[in-house]
Amino acid sequence: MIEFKKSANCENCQNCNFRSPLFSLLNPDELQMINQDRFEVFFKPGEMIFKQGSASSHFLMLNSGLVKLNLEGQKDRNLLLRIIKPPQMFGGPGIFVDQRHYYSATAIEPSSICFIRLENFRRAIRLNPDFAEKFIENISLNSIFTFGRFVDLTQKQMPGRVADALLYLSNEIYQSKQFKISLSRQDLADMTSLSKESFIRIIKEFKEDGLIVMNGDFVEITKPEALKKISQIG
Amino acid sequence: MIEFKKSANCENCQNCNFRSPLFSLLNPDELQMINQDRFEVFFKPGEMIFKQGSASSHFLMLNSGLVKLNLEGQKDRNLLLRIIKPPQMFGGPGIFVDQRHYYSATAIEPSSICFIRLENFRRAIRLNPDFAEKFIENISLNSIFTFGRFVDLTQKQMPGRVADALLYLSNEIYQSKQFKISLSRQDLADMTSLSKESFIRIIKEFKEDGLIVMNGDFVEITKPEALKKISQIG
DNA sequence: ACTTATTGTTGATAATTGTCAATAATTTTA
DNA sequence: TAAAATTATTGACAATTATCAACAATAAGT
Repeated sequence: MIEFKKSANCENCQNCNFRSPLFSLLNPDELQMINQDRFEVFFKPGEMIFKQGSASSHFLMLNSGLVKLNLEGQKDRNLLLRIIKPPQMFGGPGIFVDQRHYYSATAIEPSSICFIRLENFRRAIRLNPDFAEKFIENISLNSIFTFGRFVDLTQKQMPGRVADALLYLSNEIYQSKQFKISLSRQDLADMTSLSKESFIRIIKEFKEDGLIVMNGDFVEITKPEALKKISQIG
Repeated sequence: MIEFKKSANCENCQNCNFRSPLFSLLNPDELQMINQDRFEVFFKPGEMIFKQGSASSHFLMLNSGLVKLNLEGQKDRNLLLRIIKPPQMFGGPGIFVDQRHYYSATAIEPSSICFIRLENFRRAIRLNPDFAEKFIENISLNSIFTFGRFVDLTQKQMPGRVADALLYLSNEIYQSKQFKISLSRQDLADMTSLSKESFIRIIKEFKEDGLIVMNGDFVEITKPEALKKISQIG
């Protein structure tokens, strides 16, 4: 019979190496409560963690790896909402509404994820006002982020949107001028709300203009100022 | 010297005629706390209640009237995010982040609005877990709403977006098949992320096809099923 | 290592949507 | 109430972006 280990990386939340600042507000008892029933799962790139519309029974914490969140839309169209990097939670707005998922989550790099029972998480929210406030701040920041993307995708045109995507990946996700992207061209197109072909064409222009170097998954941003300018012009 | 009345409609939150379900979770003491420093202001159509970027010192409650929220974007472009109808709060995601506004709010009908001090509101959140949970549910619903709009505006084309706007106004805001719109054509264009001219053209088609009657501000939805179909096709 | 399937790239073309300019209607101001 | 200003509507046209089809490159399976 298969024996599930609670966690390969840490035995409990109190001395967790990956712990998010959010959980630092909890006292030992509360951490113990969160730790109750908690388990860790490893995902390979491409594996879906949960699907939009399905039941949401746990609050998730990304310990390591990289995860994409996307909104499933018309037909087979898809909007890549944002990338999660550790340590970050991604419960989704359904947890306090109807316990359903409002976006899909898929690992794009080998990822370790802790599953915390919703009841335990909610109990922590009720018991600890600092934790509650920090959680509200957290979801508020997500809203603010979404507002920004909303405006960018509805108002900027192709070059501005592609520049945004590249700068986002460079500044926020990989935190380097050169990085190996773990997203397909389709993912990048979904991130900018463009067709794959249009995305590729803009990339081609950027390469021709010497703003970036990009072959395959490898990207180097050679003229970040110029890209930023394009992002601002829209 | 001008004497500000606390409120023209009610003396305190305990016996408020406009009270939102959210505040029903508070006990008399907590309501008293919320009522502390609370004041009511009347806005005329077109008057701005707060502007994106400015400091957010109060949590707002719409008692009566109608308010539009919009995201200011590129240059003078504007995205009408949603319409607030009473009784509904509209604090915005900044309250638990940096006390700044992330969208602008403007009255589109004569509106009565209560201003509740942020500190008092936050204290209520900390004291009353039911209130906190309900508040989180509230902002989560806003996120879910925004996700839907995000997908619709980035993936549907003009007729689908215009149909969405009309159905939203009919079903959610005015709750009638016929209504007098209190938004300009520019507002409606901002709501669908279209140019004013394109919006008007789609409206014209809908009129020619007998889906709606619309002259000036008066709208009647004569074939809601057909509109719904257009909305679904995108 | 070879075949097959998937993903990425390019060009040609068509569809969608915006811009500009002119005019009509409405509202505001004097 | 008339003039001025704003808002709404229409048409012609231009810009933006998607689609389709072909082919190249890479990855996956045998």
